[in-house]
Amino acid sequence: MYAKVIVDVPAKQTNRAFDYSVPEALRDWVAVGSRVSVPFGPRKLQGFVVELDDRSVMDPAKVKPIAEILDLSPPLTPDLVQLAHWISQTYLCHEITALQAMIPGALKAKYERHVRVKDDSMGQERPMSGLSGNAVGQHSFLLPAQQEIIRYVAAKGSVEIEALLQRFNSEGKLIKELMAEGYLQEVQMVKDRMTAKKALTVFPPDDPEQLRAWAEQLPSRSAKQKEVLELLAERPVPVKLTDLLNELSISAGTVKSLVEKGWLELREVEVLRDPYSHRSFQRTVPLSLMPEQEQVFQRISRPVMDREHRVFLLHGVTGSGKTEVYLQSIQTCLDQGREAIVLVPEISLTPQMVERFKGRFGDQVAVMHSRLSHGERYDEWRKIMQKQVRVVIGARSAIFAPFTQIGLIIIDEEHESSYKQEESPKYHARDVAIARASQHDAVVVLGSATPSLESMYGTLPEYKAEAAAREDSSQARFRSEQLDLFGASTEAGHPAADNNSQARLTGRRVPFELLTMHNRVEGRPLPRVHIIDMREELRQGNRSMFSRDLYKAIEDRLHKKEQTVLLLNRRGYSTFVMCRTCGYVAECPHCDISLTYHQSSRAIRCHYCGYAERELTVCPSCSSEHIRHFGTGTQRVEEELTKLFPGIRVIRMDVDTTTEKGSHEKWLTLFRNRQADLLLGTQMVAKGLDFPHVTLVGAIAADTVLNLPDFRAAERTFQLLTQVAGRAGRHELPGEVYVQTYAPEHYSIISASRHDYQSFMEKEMTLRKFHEYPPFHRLILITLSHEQVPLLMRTAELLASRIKELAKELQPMPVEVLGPVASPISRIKDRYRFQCMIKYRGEASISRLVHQAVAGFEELERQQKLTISVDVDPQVLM
DNA sequence: AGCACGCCGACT
DNA sequence: GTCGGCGTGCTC
Repeated sequence: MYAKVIVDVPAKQTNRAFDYSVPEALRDWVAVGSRVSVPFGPRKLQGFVVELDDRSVMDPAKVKPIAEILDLSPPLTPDLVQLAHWISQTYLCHEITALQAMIPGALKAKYERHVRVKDDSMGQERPMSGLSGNAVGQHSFLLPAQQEIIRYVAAKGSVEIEALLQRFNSEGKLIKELMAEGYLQEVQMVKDRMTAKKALTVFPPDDPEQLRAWAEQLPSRSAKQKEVLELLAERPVPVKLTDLLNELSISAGTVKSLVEKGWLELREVEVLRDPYSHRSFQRTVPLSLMPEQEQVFQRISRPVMDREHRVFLLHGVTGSGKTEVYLQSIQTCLDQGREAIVLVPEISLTPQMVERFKGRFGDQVAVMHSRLSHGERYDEWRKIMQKQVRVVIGARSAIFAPFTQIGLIIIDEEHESSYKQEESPKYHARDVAIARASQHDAVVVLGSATPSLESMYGTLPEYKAEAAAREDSSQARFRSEQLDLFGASTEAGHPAADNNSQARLTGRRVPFELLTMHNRVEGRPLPRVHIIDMREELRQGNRSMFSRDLYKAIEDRLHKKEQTVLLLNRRGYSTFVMCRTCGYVAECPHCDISLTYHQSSRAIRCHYCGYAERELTVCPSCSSEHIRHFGTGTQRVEEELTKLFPGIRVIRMDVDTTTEKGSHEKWLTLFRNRQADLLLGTQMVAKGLDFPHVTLVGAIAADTVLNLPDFRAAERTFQLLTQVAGRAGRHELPGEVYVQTYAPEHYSIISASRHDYQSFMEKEMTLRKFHEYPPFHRLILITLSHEQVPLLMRTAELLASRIKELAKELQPMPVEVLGPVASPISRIKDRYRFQCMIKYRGEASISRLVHQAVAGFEELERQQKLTISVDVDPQVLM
C-alpha cells in the first residue's frame, strides 16, 4: 500500500504529493487525513496523507516508508482534505498551508533535533552504547572535554541540540567533531506542541463488593478511608482525584494510603478542558415564532430534511429574531442526526451569544474563538473529533470543524469583513462554507441586516442567467483546473480518496435564495434617525465635535438616567499632528503614514507598526511652538465629554482599552449593569450588543469610512450606520439615533437613516456595475513589498507583463491588468509597497493564471526577501 | 525550507 | 594549488 503525502514545506517545489509506502504495522492506521512523520531528504517532516493507493505510481526504488503516525485517528476528514485542495487552488496558496489551517495550532508540528550517543551495533571499535568508564577510557584520543560531553549525553539518553550547545557553549566545535566522527548521532523528532491535559484519577477494583469487605477490615480510626471505600462501592466508576477530595472533604493522604494498600488504583487520565465548565447555562426552550420567522424557518428546514444543498440569504432587519430562526433550524438538523456549524464574527462571539446556544443545546455545543488558550481550543476541537458535540459555534476557522455529517451551516452577519483571513490561506469563510456545504449536501444560511453586495448578487436574475449559461463549460473547465497549479505533478490533483463519499467539489455555485424578515419581534419600531449636517453647525458657529442636537440629546439621557452609545471610527486622540508655522506633519519614520497623538501616554504613535515617540512641543523642522492636533479620536471625545458633562461616567472601548484578555467583556458588563452612562467606542461597539437601557446612539463622524479610497466605502458606511442604529431602543424604551456628517446628501447615509436597505442596494449595484467593480467584475490584488524601490518596481513591472502575457492566451476573455502603482500606504515597517490589480469577469481560471505568474517569482522572493501577496477579492464564485 | 553539489575569487 | 562564496536543484 502506498500513500500520497503533502509535506510540511510551504514552497513551490514541494507543493505536490510525495509517495510513501505504508509499513505493514501501520496499515490499519494510515488513512486519508492522517498526520504522519515521513523521511524527507536528510530529515523527518510532518505530512498529511491525501490519498491511498494500492500500487505505486512512481519509481518504487525511490519510495521510503512512512516513519510514524502522529495521531490515533486522522485529524482531518477526507472531505477536508479535498477542501484544502480547493482552497489552495482558489486562494492561491500552498496546499500544506491550507491543510495546516484546518487543525488546531496545538497539533502544529514542532521539530526537535536531538543528539544521542551512537549505538553502533556492529561497531566494536566504538562500543559507546553501554558507556562505562572503561569504554570511554578506550578512546584516549578524545579530549577530556569531549569525553565529558559524551558522558553527559549518554546519561541523559538524548539531548536537544540547542540545549547541549547551551550547556557546553564554548565547545560547539568539539560537539560538531563528535557528530562528524560518528560518536554522537543526530535524531529528528516530530512532536506536537500540545499534549492533552491529564488528571489523576482514582480507579476502584472491578468488584465493588470487595470494597465493602475491605471497609469492614479498617480500624475505626480510619473513618475517612472507610468513607472513600463506601462511596466507591456505591458508585464503582473512575473518579477524578480532585473531585473525590472535594466531595468528601478529605486530603490526598487518605486516598494515598488506600492506594498503597493496593485497594485502589491511581492513574493519569486525559481530560478535556472546558472553558465554560464553571458557568451554568439556563436551559431555554424554543420560542414560538412570528409568522414571518415561521415562514423563513420552513423554507430553511425543508431542504435540511431533504438533504439538499441550498444557499439562503436571510435579510432580516436588526431585532427581527434571526437567532431564534437559527436555533430552531439547527434543531431540525440535529433531529436528522446531522451536525451544524455556526459562524459569527469574532467580535460578536460574546458570552451572550454563547449563552443562547449553550442554553438551547447544552453540552452538545463546542465553542471556538481566538480568546481561548491553545489548550482550550485543542480540547474543544477534540470534542468534535470524538463526536461529543454536534454543534460548533465559532469564528472563521470553525468552518473547518472535523464533522462528518454536516447538515446546516449558518453564517451570521455574513457581510462582516472579518470572515476574510488576512494571512495565507487568504480564504473567505463564506465561500469556503458554501464549498463545504456542497460536499455534504448541506444547507447554508447567510444572515444579515445588511447583506453584502456579493451575496445579494447571488440572488439576482443576472447571476442565475450567468450561472446557467456557464453551467456546461464551467463543469468541464473546473475539472481541468484541478490539475496541479505548477504543472509539477502529472496526476489530476487528488480527487480526495474515497469515491463513495458524497464529497465532490464542483466549484459550481447554486443561485442564492433570498429570505426576508421586515418586522421586528414584538413590533418594536426602528429608531428614528436624524442626520445632522456638520457644515451647517460650523456656519452657526459651533466648532465643537458635538452638534447642538446631539449635545442636548446626551444631556437629556443623563437626566433620564438612560444610556447612550457613541461611535467614532478612530482611536487615539487626534488624527495627525501639524506645525501651524511651517506645515510640518509628524510622520512615522518606518511607514508612509502620519502619527496619531495619544493623550494617555503623551506620545505620538503609528497605528501600523506601533512606533512611538514623545509628544511634540516644539516643531522639529522650524522650532515653532505652534503645534496643533487635528482630527478627532476616541480619546479626545472622552476628554471633551468629561469637560462638557461633569460627572458623566464614560466607558471608552477601542483597541487601546481592550487588548487585555477579558477586558472587552468586563467593559460591556459594567455598561450593562448601568455603572456607566455612556459607551464610547470604535466599530466594536456597533455590533451585536443589546442593552435595554440604551435609548440614544450617536455617530460622531459618519463619513470617516466614506472617505477611504475603497470602492466598498459606501457599503461599509451603510452597514456601520445601520448596525449602530440597531443598538438603540431594542426593548421597551424607544430609541433615537443622531448621525453627524459632512456629507448629509450621500445615498449611503440617507438610506441608512431611513432603514432602507433596498434602495441603498439598488443604487450601489448600479454604481458597481457602471464602474466595473465587484460583484460584477472580479478583482485580484497583488501587493509586492521590499526594502528597495528599484528592485520592487522592476519586479512589479515584470510580474504585470508576465500576467498580461499569460492572459493573452485566454483571449477573447477580458482581463485587465492595472498598474503596477504604489500602494495607498506606500511603506509599512520600512518596506515599500507596490500593487497590481487584476480585473476580469466571471472566470475562475484567472486566479490560476495569476498564481502561475506569481509562482515564477518565488525564487526571487526567497533570495531578495521580497514578498508578493495575492488577495482574491471576496466574491461570489461560480 | 534545508542541504548537497558545483563552479569562480583571496589566501595558507 | 586550496577554502569558501552562494547559485541551482532535489527531496518520495
